Amino acid sequence: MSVSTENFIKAIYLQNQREGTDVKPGTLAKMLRITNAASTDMARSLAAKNLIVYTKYKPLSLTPEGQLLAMNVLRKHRLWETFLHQTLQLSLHEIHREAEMLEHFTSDFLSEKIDCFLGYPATDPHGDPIPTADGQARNDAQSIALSTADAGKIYTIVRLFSSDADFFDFCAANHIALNSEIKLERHFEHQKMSEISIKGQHLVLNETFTKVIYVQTKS
Amino acid sequence: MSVSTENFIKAIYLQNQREGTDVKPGTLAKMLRITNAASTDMARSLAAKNLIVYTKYKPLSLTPEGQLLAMNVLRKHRLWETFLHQTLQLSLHEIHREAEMLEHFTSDFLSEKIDCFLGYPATDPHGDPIPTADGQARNDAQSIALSTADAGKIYTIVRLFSSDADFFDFCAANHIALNSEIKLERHFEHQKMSEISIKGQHLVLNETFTKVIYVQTKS
DNA sequence: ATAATTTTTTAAGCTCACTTAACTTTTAAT
DNA sequence: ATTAAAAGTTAAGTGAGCTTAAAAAATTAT
Repeated sequence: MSVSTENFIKAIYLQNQREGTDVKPGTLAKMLRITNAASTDMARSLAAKNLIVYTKYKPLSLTPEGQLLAMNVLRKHRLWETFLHQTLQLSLHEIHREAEMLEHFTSDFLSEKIDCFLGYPATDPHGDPIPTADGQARNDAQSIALSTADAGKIYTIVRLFSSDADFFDFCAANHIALNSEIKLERHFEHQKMSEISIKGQHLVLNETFTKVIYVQTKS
Repeated sequence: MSVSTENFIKAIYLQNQREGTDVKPGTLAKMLRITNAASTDMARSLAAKNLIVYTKYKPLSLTPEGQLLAMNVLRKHRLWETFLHQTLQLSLHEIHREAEMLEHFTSDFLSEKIDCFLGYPATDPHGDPIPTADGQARNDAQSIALSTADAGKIYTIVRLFSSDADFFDFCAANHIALNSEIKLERHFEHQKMSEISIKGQHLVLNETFTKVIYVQTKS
């Protein structure tokens, strides 16, 4: 599969995960920095290849074949991120950019070797689950997005589900990191903003951020 | 630069190295498994980009810019080969295939990290010199191709300058490996074939093979 | 030196992954 | 419910990197 195809399929999967919401060509166009026209075109052509289900003006979804492809690309991406971070000491800021390229040019054979070398990790350095070689998503059942968490409770950060450099810059500047303790002080209005405290510091986060910070109740 | 461009430039460089001879579109077409027409087309377009010097019906050569690009791609290729072999335990058979893909999608930043991790090696697992970050070829002055070596003398194998899987299979099956001792028994006829002995075994090699086995006089 | 063969080049055409521009459908606002 | 705005779609066109087929030049064989 081509780079464009893999990225399109991956974007559908990720968007479905991050927001529960419908995915339409426009959303993907923004994610992939192409025009709506190109996105619609791609949707039609991938539907013809039986990778996605697509009817004009309706939301897109992955077929089982598309899902498998998404898992395979995401597996390679996350294995590379883990590898680049653990072995080559690249920072959390740097790994995404490199993995974004390498994921498309890594054979199944090589990804197996990397997986083996790393000792079959379950998650990457952002806490994102690494799909298995047979295409299973390996979902973390007990973690929830901060946006859906309860005000007043204390949680542990288990996942930073983003690929936005600005978000990671913000995290680095504000002690938001995996395994850190975080208190959700309160949600404002219709959950559009939330106040948290971390390492004694109080912060107000917008919805975009609270949707990608995944937490678990302290056990 | 695109994958096609990088491969074209790399092929010119490698062909110049392996045979001292002229490189014309047909040679590159065979190496890259494209038609002569496509090769000629590519030559014209890369000349327009000032990467190669090209006049109709004449041999091609690299400009300084083209040379730099070749060094950069080759550097990444050989760093990956070294890394895949040393760190991920891929065999000499497997590393070329993977490096051939990864070389085109590796930032200068990442290749630096790999180089550092490996301790700035001078050669890859085939004995091929790894160009420096500033684009120097790092040539091994004292090694020569077996085809130009003296009959009756004993040498040490220092480089297997090939990317042909069949050649490496042959090497593996006949104890031809880096640092092995090899005796050049004699050249037949117009140097088209040569007899060697290695680990007590006598073999006759064709010119293609003797041109890619590089040796040094035992010191 | 001439002819036969091989190599190189040109021309026309294809697919992929885009673009812009015009148009249609859906969604949101009043 | 109607209308304005936003989103989605279609159509036409582009450039890269190929292909096949035909023509031109260079090489080789006699």
